[in-house]
Amino acid sequence: MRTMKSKQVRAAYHHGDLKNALMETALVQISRTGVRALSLRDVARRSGVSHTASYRHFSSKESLLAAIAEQGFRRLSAAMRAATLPHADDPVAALQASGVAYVEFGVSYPEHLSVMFSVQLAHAHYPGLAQASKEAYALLTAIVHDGLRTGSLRGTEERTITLAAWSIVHGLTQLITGGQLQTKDMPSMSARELALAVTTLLHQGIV
Amino acid sequence: MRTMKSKQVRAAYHHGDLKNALMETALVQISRTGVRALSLRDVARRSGVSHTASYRHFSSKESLLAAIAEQGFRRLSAAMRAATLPHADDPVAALQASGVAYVEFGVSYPEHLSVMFSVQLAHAHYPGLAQASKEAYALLTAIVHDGLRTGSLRGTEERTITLAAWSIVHGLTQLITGGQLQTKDMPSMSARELALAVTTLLHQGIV
DNA sequence: GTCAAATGTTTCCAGTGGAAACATAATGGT
DNA sequence: ACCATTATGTTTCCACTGGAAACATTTGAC
Repeated sequence: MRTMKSKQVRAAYHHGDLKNALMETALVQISRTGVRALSLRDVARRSGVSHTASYRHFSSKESLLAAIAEQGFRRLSAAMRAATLPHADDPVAALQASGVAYVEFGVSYPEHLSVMFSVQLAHAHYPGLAQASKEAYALLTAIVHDGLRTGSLRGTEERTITLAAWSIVHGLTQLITGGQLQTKDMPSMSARELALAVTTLLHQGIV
Repeated sequence: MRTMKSKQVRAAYHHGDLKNALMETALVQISRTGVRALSLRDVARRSGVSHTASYRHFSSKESLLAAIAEQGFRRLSAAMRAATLPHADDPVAALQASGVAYVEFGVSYPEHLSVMFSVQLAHAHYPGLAQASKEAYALLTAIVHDGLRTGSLRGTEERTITLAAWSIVHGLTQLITGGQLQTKDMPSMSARELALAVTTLLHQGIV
């Protein structure tokens, strides 16, 4: 009984999983007030901990953001992987599915997205982040590579095609989550529908 | 002689054009330290003025950023207009030219760009900003409209095509200026070359 | 010239990120 | 079972920030 106290009863001094708690609280606050207004002290306060406690887990505010960004890239990769799984034999379908997944991820986790890209997070200083971002990119490259190999995609430059595919879904996601489409006369389409429509245009061309 | 003092000799008390001076200083600082680290006090200091002086021209730090964003959209519109001028009779060429101009603008003025989109600038609170942003979008819409009318663009949904064109150049610009391409194995192409390559793919399709 | 409006300054406040020194809890070797 | 080491949190401090309020100076319209 007595020995369980620290684990069960409030864990007075040692939180138990403060690192994750801080990240989650930060995400909640980002979704409420935006990254710009995020305050370490506020996050700590809401986690029931002194503001300097976070320095045991993150060397700075930026490094907390980097951890969130890394987590975001990991989840993005997972989402893209899951989306392409059913289309292992059809690179074109896989490419579109991963693009749709990209957009849907961004719309579902705008806080992650804003941290992933808003921050001028010197990737050099955060190797984990750099690797996670590279991994997501590698997924796309692999699909394009496959499409070119099997002849279902045309064009010569693998990297250019990858960049085009990445750009169009990235741009669409940014425009949606940035609220840029609200003020325009955009049709009331879901993110998925917009993503499908736009990627279809890239596939088929518009000229 | 005496009366010219205030205009010629340092203008001790009244700066003369503090509003623009603050904006320019802010842009310089943003390019050095990023939007996130921008400090009003620092901007004021470098402009040789007390930090509260800016409140005579901007009601808050955010409103200074909104002014910069608005200026950015104005310049973006101007750049796009200039780029499309030579192609008044060829909507397809005009569309690509405006896309390339978009990317080149972003690469040339990354500080403006970061403010224009990074900020969750509630457009509702800044009507001038909202209008400037709408105007840039209207330029693209007009070109697409023209292309559909003359039959040089195909597809049914004008807004979807516009969104695709916007997304791909916006995304590419964000990826370039965000340094996202650095860590990948991207070819050492100029922004203009990347923009040309990517927009060409959208025009011709990749399937 | 005078006087109101525009523009800039001084002073103040609460809040912020981070460093340093201290306090407490968990753990592993004896 | 003990105790020293190591992880984890706290307290206190600092320089800095955005902004409000009250005050000072300049300018321009009449």
